[in-house]
Amino acid sequence: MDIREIARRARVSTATVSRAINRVPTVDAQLAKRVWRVVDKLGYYPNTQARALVSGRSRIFGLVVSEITNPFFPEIVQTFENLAVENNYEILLTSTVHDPKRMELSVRRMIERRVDGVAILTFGMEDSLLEHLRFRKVPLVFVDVGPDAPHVANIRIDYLSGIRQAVQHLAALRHTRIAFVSGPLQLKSALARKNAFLQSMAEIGLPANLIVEGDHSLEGGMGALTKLIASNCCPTAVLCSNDMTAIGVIREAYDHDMKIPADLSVIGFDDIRLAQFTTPPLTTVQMSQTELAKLAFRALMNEVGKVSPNHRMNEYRLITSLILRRSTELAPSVNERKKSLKAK
Amino acid sequence: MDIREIARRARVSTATVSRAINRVPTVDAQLAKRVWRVVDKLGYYPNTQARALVSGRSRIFGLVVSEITNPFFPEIVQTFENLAVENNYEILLTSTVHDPKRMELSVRRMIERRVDGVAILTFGMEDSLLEHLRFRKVPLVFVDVGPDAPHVANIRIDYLSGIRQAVQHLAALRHTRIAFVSGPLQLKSALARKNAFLQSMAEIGLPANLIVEGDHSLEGGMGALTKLIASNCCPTAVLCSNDMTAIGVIREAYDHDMKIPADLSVIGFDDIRLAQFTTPPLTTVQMSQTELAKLAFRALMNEVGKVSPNHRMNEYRLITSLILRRSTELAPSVNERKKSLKAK
DNA sequence: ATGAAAGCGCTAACAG
DNA sequence: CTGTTAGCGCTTTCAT
Repeated sequence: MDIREIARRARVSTATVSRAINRVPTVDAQLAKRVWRVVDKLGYYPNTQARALVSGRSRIFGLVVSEITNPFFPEIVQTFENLAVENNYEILLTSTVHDPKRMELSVRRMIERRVDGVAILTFGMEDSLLEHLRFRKVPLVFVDVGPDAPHVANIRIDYLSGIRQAVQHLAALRHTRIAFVSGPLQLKSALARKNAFLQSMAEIGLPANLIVEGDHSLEGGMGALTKLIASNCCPTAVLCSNDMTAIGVIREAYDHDMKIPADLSVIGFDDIRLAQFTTPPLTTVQMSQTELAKLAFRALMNEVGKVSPNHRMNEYRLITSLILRRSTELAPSVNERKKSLKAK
Repeated sequence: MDIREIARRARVSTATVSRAINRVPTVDAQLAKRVWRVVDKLGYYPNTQARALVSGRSRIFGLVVSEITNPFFPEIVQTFENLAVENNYEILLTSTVHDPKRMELSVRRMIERRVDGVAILTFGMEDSLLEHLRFRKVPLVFVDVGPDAPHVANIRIDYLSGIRQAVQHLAALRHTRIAFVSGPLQLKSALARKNAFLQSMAEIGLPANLIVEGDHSLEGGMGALTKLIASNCCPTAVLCSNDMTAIGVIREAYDHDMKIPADLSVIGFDDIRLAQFTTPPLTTVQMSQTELAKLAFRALMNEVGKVSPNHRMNEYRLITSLILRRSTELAPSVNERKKSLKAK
């Protein structure tokens, strides 16, 4: 069943069917109605492939993530899909699973399907691969790491705002021995978080000497706390480079019979959904995944509709900010003093 | 840049280019080499839309899930994608988000993009919608609920095997007051789990009188335990219809100062990734998401390659089985007796 | 306002 | 073994 069949049955030309379906206003209301009746009766759905072929636009956006199973991404994918549906787009989701072969395939798949734009939300893509996309003038949107070039937009994350809030929150609770568990430091995003921590501590004159490198995984968080405990300069609070790390810290603390937050305050980063469900619920720096997805989608839409490549306003900004939950409390010493005060 | 450009530069016809690219064996090795050289030099990628148009096969499989943010699904999506990549397929992921409008759109999107098959892993799709797909003879694969029809495959989950193991495990640990927190009972999959529990309890002559209806959410699990505690016939163990429920139970127990597993043994169902990361790690009935994804993909591939619609062997079976972790222990009374014995 | 016809990039029959 | 050509289903000039 194709457009010709509809045309025949509605006794009009295929051009008219096409116009009716695409709601071209100049088409006669009578005819349009006739066409639609047939379309509905036969349950006709236009062939998107054919449309794409002639129009040169696939109405597909690529979305590259590290792994869908990383809890950071599902929310993003969902939001992206919601927006796609609203705008009559589909999304071509590829995950790199940290495998260079898959990254290459990812790019290849994008090009073969002729996507109208790609959001790259994974860290550490080879520049040479992206060259293929840039060469074809495929609109691109990055997080943090994008080059300053035509057709590419960038979402800049303001790590400092949220991390500063976190540090000051801890300081206000009288914590002075505040540790930081970083992510893998070759990641720009992990490095930026660490630097934000350093700066925030410096601003309020606290020493930032309890720093452990983690790997953004739960296991990494567990290992980090172990190291911290072994080092014997026990922190009373620990700020983590992401939520999974924080969850690992909480888990390890549990195994050491340390109470969170009574014995140790913990703050995460990202605010993945799961952070609400830990015991206790995790205080964390939110980097809104839905906001990020929205910005990415908007950036792509903007670029697609563009006529002249007026190269500006392709920088977007995402603020981070502290979400207070239950994993932070007054520093232990202060807390005990307060309690004994009450006891009297 | 298109196939003609390649043809021109390699001084052959487009047909030869097409053959070379598709590795048709009859093409002369010399020419093929010449073609590939040009292809590689220009970075030419065939246009999938055009291919799909002429071949009638889109090389896209639809994948319908409830919500990507439901922790049950990411693993499935990832496995499905891995298989898709291996087989030169793409996946069109749609989520219904429990919204009838979105379900309808989901089907429409599948048809418009002319998918070669659809895996429906969401519960409670309108039959009338699926009619559209069946009408077009789009191969379909369901979990549990599929009709017995041509082009339709079904993955039957053997809920009993795993749930029986769970019940017997609990019984072996001397639990007698075993509660069950069900899912929403209008869901076939939830009902099946409850029935499996009933049967398993009956088999070993234990009364199954502590049953609460939950909703497969963390909050539901919390509420369920609250009810159970209020009911005053405190269970020593609780089996949950899914892992999120179990996590809610654990959380609620924590708030009541009940220790898991010392005071209460908890078993989940599904074995989502998260189950390994709760405190304590959750003993649960595994319904392997990767296995499920593999079966679904294979079912679709099978149907696609099929010539005659030989209507048989489109039933697949998925076994469930108990994974022991740390959330179960001897029933409290027995446990204490054992401890005091040791003390002597 | 409507229709005829060209053509999007590719594959597959058919001819040579 | 290779080339010529028709056509996949649709949109879009260009006439009318």
